[in-house]
Amino acid sequence: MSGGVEWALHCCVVLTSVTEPVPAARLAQLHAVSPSYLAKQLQALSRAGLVRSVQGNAGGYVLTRSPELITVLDVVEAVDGPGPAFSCTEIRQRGPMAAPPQSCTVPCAISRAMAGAEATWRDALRSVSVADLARDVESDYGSGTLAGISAWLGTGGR
Amino acid sequence: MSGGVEWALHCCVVLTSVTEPVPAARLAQLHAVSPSYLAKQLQALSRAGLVRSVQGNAGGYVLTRSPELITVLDVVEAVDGPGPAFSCTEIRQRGPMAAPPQSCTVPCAISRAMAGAEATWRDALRSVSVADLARDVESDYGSGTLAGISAWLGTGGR
DNA sequence: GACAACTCGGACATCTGTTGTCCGAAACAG
DNA sequence: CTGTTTCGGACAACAGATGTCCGAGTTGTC
Ligand code: SF4
Ligand code: SF4
Repeated sequence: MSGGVEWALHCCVVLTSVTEPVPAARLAQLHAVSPSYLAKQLQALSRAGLVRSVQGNAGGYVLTRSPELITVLDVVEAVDGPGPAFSCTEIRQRGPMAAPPQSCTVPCAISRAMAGAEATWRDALRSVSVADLARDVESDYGSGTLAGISAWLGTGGR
Repeated sequence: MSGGVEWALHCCVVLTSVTEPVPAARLAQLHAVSPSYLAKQLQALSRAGLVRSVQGNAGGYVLTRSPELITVLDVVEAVDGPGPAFSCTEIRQRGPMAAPPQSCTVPCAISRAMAGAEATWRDALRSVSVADLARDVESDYGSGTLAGISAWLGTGGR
């Protein structure tokens, strides 16, 4: 799993509390990570249509829709790739005891089990929205946390 | 995800139908894969205690317990590593707006969501045993499939 | 009991994917 | 119109996974 998912999720949570575009460099120095690499993750989010990029002076990134409508699964798929983690090689069709091709119309038992497990994983991630995460953060660290971060982002807090 | 998990699962399913030890090389030529690499996966299974290795002439691998008691999760953890796929970097404690350490006694919302999703994934894999896979294979390709493979393994089917 | 053959086990290269970095193109503000 | 700021994709460095190899140990046989 790509470790950059954590950064992207943090950025999305932070972006819920701002209305002005925020540059990638500011977000990077907010949690002390490599600015260039975070930019790459944000580009992935932009390609997926989760955030809108505004170029030029006073530009940056903004969410395209309400945080309630952005699920964690969307972010994970955008950064880590939409393909399933377990890819079948179809080794049942190889070797001396290979299964005849006409018997391979449906995925085999192993592939089905893996696909089912990943489906539950996706459902669990889909049931959590970025707004839920923001709410939990507020309840964990106090109600002023998000507003404080927003203010720090707005002002030239260097 | 390590692609070798597929090979290991196939080997476990095949091993359900034999009572004599089977060498790694035979399993490798059964589904036409690299013998040395499959040996590595089997070593991982042996280290995890899922299969027992018998050395010397007429040696090989055998299951240590009933297939009903071996879950898919066991195989996955043995081959792919037991650690969670998503590892938290604790970036909330870095940067100018870092959360104070006394507030970080519990995992944050993001980490909790990911951990919950992985827990469901593990439960789904834990609920499927190798015996279930073998049963499904029999029902998919006919009742004689497993016996045929067992015979091919026993005889010097080259 | 000695021998020989066969097996596993871990140590050694290689290769793709992730991590990290950089500079040019485009756009907004003034 | 110009300067500055920003994004976007193209370019290296590293790591883990993939693939391979030979030695230690065991078993069966003579
Ligand atoms: S048995 Fe399942 S996992 Fe294995 S090759 Fe066939 S479809 Fe793929
Ligand atoms: S917010 Fe969660 S995922 Fe991010 S650093 Fe803190 S514990 Fe880790």
